[in-house]
Order: sequence, then C-alpha cells, then structure tokens
Amino acid sequence: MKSQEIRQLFFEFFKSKEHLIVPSAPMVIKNDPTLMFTNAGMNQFKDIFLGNQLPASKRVANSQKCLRVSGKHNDLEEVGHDTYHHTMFEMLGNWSFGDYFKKEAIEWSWEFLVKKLGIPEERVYTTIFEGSREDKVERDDESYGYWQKCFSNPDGRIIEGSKKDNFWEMGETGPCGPCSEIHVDLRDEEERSKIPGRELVNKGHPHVIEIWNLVFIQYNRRSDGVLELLPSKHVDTGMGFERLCMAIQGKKSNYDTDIFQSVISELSLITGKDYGVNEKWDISLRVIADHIRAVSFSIADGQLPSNNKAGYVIRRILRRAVRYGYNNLGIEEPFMHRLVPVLARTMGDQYPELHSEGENIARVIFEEETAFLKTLGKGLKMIDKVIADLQKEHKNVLPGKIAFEMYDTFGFPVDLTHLILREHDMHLDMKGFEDEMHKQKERSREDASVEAADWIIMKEIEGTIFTGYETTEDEVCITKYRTVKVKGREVHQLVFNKTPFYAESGGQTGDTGFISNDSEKIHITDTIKEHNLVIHIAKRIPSSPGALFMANVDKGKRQMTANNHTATHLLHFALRQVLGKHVEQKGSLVTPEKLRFDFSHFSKLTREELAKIEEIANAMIRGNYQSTILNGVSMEKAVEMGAMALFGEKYGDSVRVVRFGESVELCGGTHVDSTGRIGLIKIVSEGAIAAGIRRIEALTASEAETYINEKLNTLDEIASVVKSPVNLKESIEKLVTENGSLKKTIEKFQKQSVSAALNDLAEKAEIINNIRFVAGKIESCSSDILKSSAFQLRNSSENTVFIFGTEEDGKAGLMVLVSDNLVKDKNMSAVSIIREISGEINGGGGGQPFLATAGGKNPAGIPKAIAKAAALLMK
RNA sequence: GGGGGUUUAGCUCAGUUGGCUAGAGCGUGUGACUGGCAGUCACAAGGUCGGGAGUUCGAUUCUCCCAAUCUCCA
Repeated sequence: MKSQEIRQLFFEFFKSKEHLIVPSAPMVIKNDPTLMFTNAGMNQFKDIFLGNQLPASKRVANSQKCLRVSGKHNDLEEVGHDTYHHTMFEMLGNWSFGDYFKKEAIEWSWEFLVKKLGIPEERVYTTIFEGSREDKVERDDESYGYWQKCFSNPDGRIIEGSKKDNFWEMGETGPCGPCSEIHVDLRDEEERSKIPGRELVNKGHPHVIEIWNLVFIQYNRRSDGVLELLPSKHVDTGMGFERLCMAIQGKKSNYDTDIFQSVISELSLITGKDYGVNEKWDISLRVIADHIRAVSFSIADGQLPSNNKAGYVIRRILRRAVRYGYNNLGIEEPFMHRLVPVLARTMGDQYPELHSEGENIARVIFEEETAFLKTLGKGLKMIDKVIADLQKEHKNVLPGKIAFEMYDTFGFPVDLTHLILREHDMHLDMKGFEDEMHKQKERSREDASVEAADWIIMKEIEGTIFTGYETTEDEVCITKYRTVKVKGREVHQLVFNKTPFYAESGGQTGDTGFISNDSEKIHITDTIKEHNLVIHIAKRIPSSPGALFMANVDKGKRQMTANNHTATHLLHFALRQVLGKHVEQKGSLVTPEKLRFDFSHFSKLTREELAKIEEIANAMIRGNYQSTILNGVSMEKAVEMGAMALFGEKYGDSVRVVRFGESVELCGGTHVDSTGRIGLIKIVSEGAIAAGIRRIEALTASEAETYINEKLNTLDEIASVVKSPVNLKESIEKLVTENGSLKKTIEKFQKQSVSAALNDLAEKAEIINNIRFVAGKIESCSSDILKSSAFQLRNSSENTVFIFGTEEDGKAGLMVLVSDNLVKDKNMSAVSIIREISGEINGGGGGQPFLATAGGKNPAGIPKAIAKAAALLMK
C-alpha cells in the first residue's frame, strides 16, 4: 500500500467517525519567540487546550508536518545514521475537544490499525500509566479495561509505564494527563521467538517501536505542582506517519518506504551510488532524502535560508545534506534542487504548495547550494595552505584554534577538516577546537543574559484591551510593571488594563507618546508585544503607579505610520497587477518615516515596471477609497473575499480583514480611513535581498513631497549652473566629455612644463664627486605629476642625484631622486639624504632608495636643504 | 542580539613592517594572421582601492565611525 493511500485511509476512517479533517498548520511558526517550528501535532491546538479559544469542531483529525531540529527535541545530528530519526516528519492525529474520551480513542485506534490496516494482533503491545503516588494519580485502570476488550488474548500485552513514558505534560504548568501508547513488533519470526516483544517495548529497539500515542488530557498542573481535574477532557493523539508506513509496507526502515525511496532512487540516478551497497553511501543518501524534505517544506512555508534564527536552521540543514553528498558521494556541484520535482510528485497531493511553489523552492535551493559550494571551495584552498605550512614545520597536528577559526569565520565544516587531514596523515586537536567552541558559546550566553526584575502586579487581569483602532488617547491604569536591565542599560516596562498604543507587530513599529495625569508625565518610547502582552517602554516608573493616567499616542507619527501601512497594501496590490500573481509578501517594515516591502519575484524591476506600479498605487490614492475593516472574520470567509497573505495563519483563527477598493489583506495594523490621506507614494529604491526576493522602499505624503522637491531643487540648481535649462542632459554630457579631454590636455602641458623646468635645472647641473647634482626649486604642481616626471627622469638618466623643492600654501616639499646605478653600485639612498636635509624645512619624510619625499612647514629652508645635500655628496 | 571575516577593473581575486607610476586571469574594444569561422598574437580602454573622519611629509595598507555582505554562536 502506498503512503498516499495510507494517509487517505486515515482521513476517511476518522471522517466516518464524524471528524472534521483540517489541513496541516504551517511548519514555520511566526510571531512566537519560544518556538521556531511546529514540533508536535498539538501545537496548533494549544490555545484550545488552554481554554483561550473555542474549537470550530469538537472532533478534528489531520496530518501535521513537524520539524525537530532545535531546542528540546534536537535530532539533527542523529539523522541518517540510524533508520528512524528525521528532521521533518508527519504526525497523524485525531482530536477530541471536550467530546469523546478514552473509550472511543482506544477502540478506534485498534479498529484502524488492526481491523482496517491489518496489522497482526500478535505484534501489537499497548502501554498504560502505572500511576504516581507523588501526584496522587491512580493507575489508569480505565484504559486498561478498554485495551483488555480489544485483544482476543490480552495476557502480557498491556504494559504499565512510568511517568516518563506514560504521563504527558505540555510544560511546567497547564493541561496534562496520562497517555497510552501502541507499539508494534516488526522483527522477524526467528528473533521474535527468542525474545518476547514485550521485553523490548520502550527499550530503543529499532524494530519494536511506538507508533501511536493517545494522550488523555484530564488535569491542569497548577504552578504549585498540584493537579486539578479539568472541567472538560480532551484527547490528543499522534501517530508517526513514516513509522506507520514502514509497519504497513513490511519494511525494516522508514527510509525503505515509498516516501523516501522515490527520492533516494532519483538521488542514486544523479550520483550513480545505489542504496544498500555500502553503509557510508546509505547514511548519506538517507541524510539527503530527509533534509530535502525539511528544506523544501520550510521554503514552501515562506522561510528562506538565511544567516539567523529560523532561516539559519534551514541553512544548516541544507548544508549538512550538501556536506554528506560532497564528502561521501563525491558530488561537487549543486544537486539538491534536482530532487524537488520528485518530492512534489511523492507528497504534492497532500501538500499542494510543493506543486505551486516547486519552481521557486528549487531555485532557492540551487542558489543556496551554489553559495555553500563556494565557501567550501574557499575553505579547501585555505586548508591546503595550512597543511603545507604544517608540513614545512614537520608537524602533524592542526591546532584546534585554526580549525575553529575556519569553521567560525569561514563556515568550513570541521568534519571536512578532519577528513582532509586524515588524507595527509595528520590529525586535528579536537580538544582545542571544543575549547574555542565553548568560549564562543559562553560569549553568546553572557550577551543574551537579561536581568528582568519580577513583575510588580497592581491588578490581576487577563490581557490588555487594544483601543487604538478607534482612538489615540484613552484613560488607563497600570496593571503591572517592572524594570529590565539589558547590558547595564535599564528600561522600564508598563502594562495597562487597556491601551491605545499599537505594539510592534506585522512589520509596523510600535507607537510612541506619553502617559500623564495631574502630577506627572511619562514618555513612552516604544511599544512591544511579548507573550501576547502589550508592553510599553517608559522612561521611568511613575511615582504613583496606582493612579489613573491619560495615555496619548503621538498622533502625527501614528498618522504617518498609517499612511505608510496603507501605502504598503496599495503597493502590494499594484505589484501583483504589474508583475503577476507570484508576488507574495515576504517581509514588511512600516515606520512613520518610510515603508519597506519584500516580495517574491525573480528579476530586477525595470523603470517602466516601477513607474507603472507607482501609477496604479497613486491612482488608488486619488480614488480616495474608504477603508472597510472587518474584525473576527473566519479564515474561510477571508479567502472568499480574496484576501492575500494567508501563510502563517492557523486553522480556526479569526482574522481581521482590511480592504481598500480591490486591495484586500489580512492585517492587524493601523490604517488611514481613506486612501486620499496618503497624498502621494514615491518608490525610492529597488533591489535584491535574497534569491528570488526583492525589496522596495517608498515614501508617502510629506516625506515623498520633500524627497521629490529636493530632487527638483537639485535639478534647478544644476540648470542654473550650466545655464541651459532646456537641454540639461546634453549640456552636462558635453561638459563631462570636455572636462575629460581638458584634464588630459592640462596634464600634458603640466608634464611638459615640469619636464622643461627639470631640463633647465639639469643644464645647470654641477658635478660633485663624479656625480651629477641637479637641484632647484620648481613651480608647484600636483604631486602626482611631479612624481611621474621624476620617474621619467629616473629612466632617462644615470649617475645623477636630483633634488627639487616645491612650495604650496606655505608648506614646503622636497623630493630626492637617485639614479639606479648609484643606488646599486655606490649604495646611495634617497631616503638617507632626505632624512638628513628635511630638518631644514621643519619636517620629515621617507620613501624608497631611489625616490623619497618630505614635507615641512618652512619653505624658506629649501635653499639650505639643497646646500646641505650638496655638502653630503662632497663627503 | 553577540563574536569573527570580507569589500581593490565588468567578473574572480593578488597586493607581507605605510612609500615599488595599484597588478593578474577571464571578459570587452581595436588591429594583425586566415578564403570565412574558431583560434593565436599585439595593443588599448576600464579603478573616488565600500563611504566618512583621524594619525602621517605620504594611507589600498594603521585607528575610529557607518554601510553592505559572508560566517559561527544564541
């Protein structure tokens, strides 16, 4: 049975049990500092379990794409070396939100696995929670009872598990409960007869594996550690899809299922290395087959590889795959991007974004691979040099510090360093490397330390009400406050019961302003959002925090921000009109001063395109569309209205829809009430920020006006300077060419006059000690010309010492030139001469043996300096 | 957010105590050879040495600030 069919059967089965099948939430999580990627099926339903949100249906089932590469679950370095770790995987799950509980969950799981998919009963084991005295929780007899009824002979099939395996908690506090797992024994008959499967459950055996975990959420863990019963009980289940396929397809490894084999066989075609021939190749093929999934899905979710945060995680995964291909499969050119089509064929039915975004994904991966191969190439050059140096010194250990520097600064992977050293019979000081790495980590940790004082709570309330859509001033009271020390600098944070201040989010910067009452006035310098709290950054803590305050948002800045935010929407709309529907928002920054908008597009925008975009956006301003803003719209409805920018939203979310004419977007920002207020949009720059992503910056209203006026003024000024307001461009072109040829002519003349002057001096040459001595003052001219004339003299003369003095702006200059033969044969040096004589002009200087220069403050000393030089030659 | 690196001709890069008229390869242009193309040879054009400030007689080189970019850690 193909993986596609298995997934489909799962959906159909739960549909028949009246479940609503919902799509996977994005794997990349936006706007949550604690979690970068979805790492479990329940992430998107967290708010429902916490009671903050009502579910759209009480019974839901889905397949969730998950990524485990950072934080608590970090499997990255394991992937490939065994047959069951993955970075990205799919989690099948069925969910009950206060609806059915243990009985149905257990019966259905049995029905699906054993009756529907035909997993032999004698290979199935289940676990239940043994109970905990500490938490005053009884053994889960209820689940035991239901399992007992499933098995035809339950003896020895239901195993008790400890808190570690069979009690699930979301975090330190919050919803939790016992869980019950289903394990399957996939070993051969022979092995099974030797050791009974029950002894291997939860023992890390690769073929006796947990495939489904049923979590029964019935408690809430309070902060004092006590468990209390929840009013409504939930079911949260998770079944590893790759493992399930392995079990159904009778394979010994996740990588043997059709999910991965399609990619692996394509990879074998590309590399000429078959799977199952040698262990080193197999590991690499598995690594790549796994990583291409993680990377492709992330990019499809809008997360591009980059140099920090989530983007950096993606980059690291991709590079790990390239590295394995490079080290072990001998691939030295980009290859990952060629796997995207086969991945889309295998998984595209369930995840259509692989089809629609496929071309873009491949393009991004190609760019990223190319860039990495380039850094590898540079690193290889470096290590060759390092090895040569070591060999010269007859050493065979590379200091860890050097290896670390190559890794840290140039991104050259240390395992590759290792490998190359081994080829040269050398080795690496691994301890030194680790020490350096440790230091680096310490540095980062110290930096990240933020001393936050405890919140001082004035009033316990749930969240802050945002009144800023309707008003820019409101009467508020402080509910809590604290002082945070970041690197010695103190900032004060205030939280209100309600606030007109918009907190930074969705690219729009936070409001500024002040709060005041009769006794004091405190400036708010920024507003941010943290864990759904609106935090106002204040200059200081009020002296009486319990008082009522009037909160005032800086209206001018708010208006300018609104101009820019609405303008962003208009530009987005215009971009799609002009460039096409592939244009999607990839990032946005809206401040009072300007707006910045990043979007997907493949080539530089032409002047005509930019002009057309501005034209459409400005026409929409003059159309003076009124804003239509709808709060609490369901995602489905928003899509129907044609809203853009849907990624990052979760199932069941209610959203805010902002509409101006034909532009419809999901957006929480503050906007103008009618587009006419924007006045004018002017795009001021366009460029690339990553492969396939471009950025435009624009100004609006008075900022745009100022910008244009400045440009026009400059034009006027130029016109008045060249005195040709009509054919300005031609005049300037003419000036530039004329200027060029004039410069050359002047240079020629100057050279002539200088060399004439030099020749004059040369005629007056004295002979001192059989050496021609040419000296004198010459008219000031540019030092470059003097220098080049001097070089000519050097080539055309021998047995001569030249000394020239110049005077400019009251400063003296000296130049000494000594013919090559004197330098060579008589060991003379212009430098030593100039050192001796530069004292006369109150200066100093130096240079090379044949040419030296000096500068000083005393032009009157030039003749004396020359005389001194002559005296030197006498000796 | 922090550490380190890089920025020199259209492209890829050299340039070692501060001073060798700022170079190489590829590319571009012109010419020669050839019946034509490919090719070879010769010559040439092209650089505010990322931007700004400072130290110095003199800065691509040293110091500081800014920007872009790469890389590692969080």
